Amino acid sequence: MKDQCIKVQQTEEDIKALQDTIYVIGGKWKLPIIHSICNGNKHFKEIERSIPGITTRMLSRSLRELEDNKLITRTVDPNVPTLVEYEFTEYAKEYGVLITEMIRWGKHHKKMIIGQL
Amino acid sequence: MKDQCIKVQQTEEDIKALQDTIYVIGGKWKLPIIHSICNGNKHFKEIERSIPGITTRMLSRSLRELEDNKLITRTVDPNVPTLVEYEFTEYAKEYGVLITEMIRWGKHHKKMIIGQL
DNA sequence: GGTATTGGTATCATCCGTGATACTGCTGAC
DNA sequence: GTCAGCAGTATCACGGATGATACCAATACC
Repeated sequence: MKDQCIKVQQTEEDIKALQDTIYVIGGKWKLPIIHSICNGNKHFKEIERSIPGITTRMLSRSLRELEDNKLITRTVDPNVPTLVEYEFTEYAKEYGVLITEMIRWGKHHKKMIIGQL
Repeated sequence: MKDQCIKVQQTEEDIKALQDTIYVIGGKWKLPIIHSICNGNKHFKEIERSIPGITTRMLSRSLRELEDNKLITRTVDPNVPTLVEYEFTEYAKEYGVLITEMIRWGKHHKKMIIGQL
């Protein structure tokens, strides 16, 4: 019976941990935002312009959530108070392994699904 | 500039792959269902009873989506047409690595966030 | 002073995922 | 025949995530 289980025997706690992980980068815009910052965009309008279809509202909300989760930092230039910089934290970079794995699986999965149709 | 990027330089295609991955196990019930089947439950009512709060509607929908994504198989017993078996595919087991990684990160993240408050 | 840019917030509308409830077709036991 | 169990489907309702639009404060340029 346990042989048919996927590798990890999951507990209730594991399920919650998984759902947390999904929550942190879930929703419609978090990943595009990560992508944008990843590509060198630092300022609010810069990021906004780089993501077609996003509204200021959703960008603002999503950035705050990413900040709450310590994946990015928000820094206001004390000299130019209308200038804000968003950057990845060192912590976010640890996330890289997982992101890589998710990308790999997603691509593999797509090929697999399409291939069988 | 690229140094501040998380490990992988993501393309638009990568973003889509990531979103696909999240979609496959996203939503409220997919993970609890995976957990349930993982623990040896095979039949609809069996799975339903093992997950507090789920409705037949959501279980039915989620199972179909998991089946569409080839993570589980649905087999009707030809002798007993009211008996259906849900099982993991070999393919789903490949997913184990990713699940493990996501659980690990989720737990680590929780500690990290709570620790800093 | 007027206009443009940055970095947002406030308010209302809409849509989609989910919940609640009822119902169906089939089988098997009594 | 009737009642219970299995494996669902159908219909309506709700709420939270998202979208649309307008607005605001601060700065900079002319």
